[in-house]
Amino acid sequence: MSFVSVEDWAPKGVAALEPAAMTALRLTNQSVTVVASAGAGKTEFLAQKAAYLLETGLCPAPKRVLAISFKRDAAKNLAERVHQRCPSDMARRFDSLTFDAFTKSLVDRFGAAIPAPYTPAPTYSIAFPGRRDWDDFLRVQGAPNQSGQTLSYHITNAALPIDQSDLSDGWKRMVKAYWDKSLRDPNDSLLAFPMLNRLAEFLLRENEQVRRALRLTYPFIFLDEFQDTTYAQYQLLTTAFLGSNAMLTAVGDDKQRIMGWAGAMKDGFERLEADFQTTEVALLSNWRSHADLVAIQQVIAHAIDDQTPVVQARADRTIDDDIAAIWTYDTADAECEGISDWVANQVRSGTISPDEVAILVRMRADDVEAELSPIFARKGLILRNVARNVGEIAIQDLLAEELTEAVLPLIKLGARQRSPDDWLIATKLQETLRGIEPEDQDGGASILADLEAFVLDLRCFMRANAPSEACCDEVFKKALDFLNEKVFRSAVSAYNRDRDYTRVKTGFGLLLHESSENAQSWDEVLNRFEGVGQTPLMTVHKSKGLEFHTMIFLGLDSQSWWSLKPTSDEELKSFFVAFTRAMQRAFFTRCAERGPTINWLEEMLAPAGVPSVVGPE
DNA sequence: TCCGAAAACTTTTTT
DNA sequence: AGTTTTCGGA
Repeated sequence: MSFVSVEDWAPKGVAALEPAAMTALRLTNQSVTVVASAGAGKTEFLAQKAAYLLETGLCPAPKRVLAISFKRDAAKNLAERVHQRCPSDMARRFDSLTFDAFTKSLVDRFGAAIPAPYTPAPTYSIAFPGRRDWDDFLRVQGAPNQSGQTLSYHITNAALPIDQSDLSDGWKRMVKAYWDKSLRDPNDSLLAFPMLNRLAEFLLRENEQVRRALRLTYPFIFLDEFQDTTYAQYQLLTTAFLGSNAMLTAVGDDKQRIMGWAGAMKDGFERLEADFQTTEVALLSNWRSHADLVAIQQVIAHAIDDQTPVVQARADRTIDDDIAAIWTYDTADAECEGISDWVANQVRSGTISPDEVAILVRMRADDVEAELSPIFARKGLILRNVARNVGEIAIQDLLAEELTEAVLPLIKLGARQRSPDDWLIATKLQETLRGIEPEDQDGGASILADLEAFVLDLRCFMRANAPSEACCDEVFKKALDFLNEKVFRSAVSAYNRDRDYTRVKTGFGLLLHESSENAQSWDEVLNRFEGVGQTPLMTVHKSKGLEFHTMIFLGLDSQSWWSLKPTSDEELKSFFVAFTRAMQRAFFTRCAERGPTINWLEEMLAPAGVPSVVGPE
């Protein structure tokens, strides 16, 4: 295997990385925190650094790079980008996992080495306890007046083993009882992810061999969205890697820390610097937004942190009209009418398509959907509440599910004449399911023959039958039969339990039904299923990491926004996250009916070029 | 069944 | 903080 020398290595697939990114990339003999503000090219930076480590031999086989993200799609995107940026035999040594997948893999591989009585049964299942479950447990324990939320907090934060000598503490006793209950019966052992985290931490702390093996495997650790790391996750990280030669690359932005209420560390970056002696490098480009938007972003960024460095805008402005404003209406009705009229006009004039503008809200997206959706419909627009449940799964989660990624390409092949991407996806999946290597000629030929036969049959059916609920069911069934449901389910570990699989399958069927309502063609059904041409609606939290041509934040008023605790600065950070989703334009709406204007915010934004106007135009 | 008080809830990820 | 749900007593 030939390596590229450190001096000769250059980024691939992009023109260049900014100097700060190159600096952070070449820091490989110490840990580094990379402050990456909105649109700084975080994923690209991490992918390039992975390529650098693998291609130069700084991370030689069999050593690997471990990347930890929070969300599945973030982990997946990063892995995909690394595969685009370096040879596949090297990209295979890049492990991109979510925090939970990482802890679960440790427990699953080395669970037997966890000291009693915390050794988990190999047959345990994952639990997703809700409020009710915690409360019920407390009631059974004879403590009906205690808060289940507090119990969940204590379980998440109590390191194992639970101190037996100190069971006079009521909460410790409850935590111990919960562990006992969860581990006692090997045939009915249910563990929640925070518990797997504690088990993994205990394992690494107690077992030197496992710890050493982990450290030998991973000399380089990437931490994505580090500002969202919880205290328990950080503890696992220090047990695993503090005092080793592992070099950390933590990427994040404190100005986008809006998960404090969910346990994100307040002082994460400081702790990391103290524990791992990290050097801080700030990325100084914004590839998402144009200069006029970035100038306004800087004003907000400065209000959050007055040490914020100046960021250079790298995107071009393509809009001549207003790019930022606060729109004021008298009533909530007028607000909804105004927004939908504006979007309809934009679409009619050909400025943007409906799916390029996103509606963001602070909370209760379902309520806003109920209010706004009918008005959108009257103007010929479709609002897509991405968090809305179809059955027991949210639309946006359903679209990222393995089932959807396997079935949808098959249905597309039936509905559309040319679809080489879908063909490739379907072929690759068959290779995986059948255990056939890409080089295997005979295997490849049989896949080709089967896939051609399937597509021919499906096309026949879809041409002969207009979209209807019954036909959707039939098409879905044909696709599942082709996949071989049994084989497919055993290939996806998350689908082992009936309940988990049914949740996804039912959701898919429901969204397909919905999409077929009054649809003129199968192509239209598929577009509706995927949200093509629909205006997305979501909370600010859900919008994290996404970007939109135009962003409209609905409800910038004291009632829906600033009513939360004024003690924390997370409101301003939420506002910053919303604003920085916009590539070209960011608008905020409010109405007098819902509460008074937020003076200090308007006073801060007005000089930056965000006027308060009475509705658009 | 009704009324007023108290409590819950808002923002979310995860195989 | 403000709105909605639940609960207990009558």
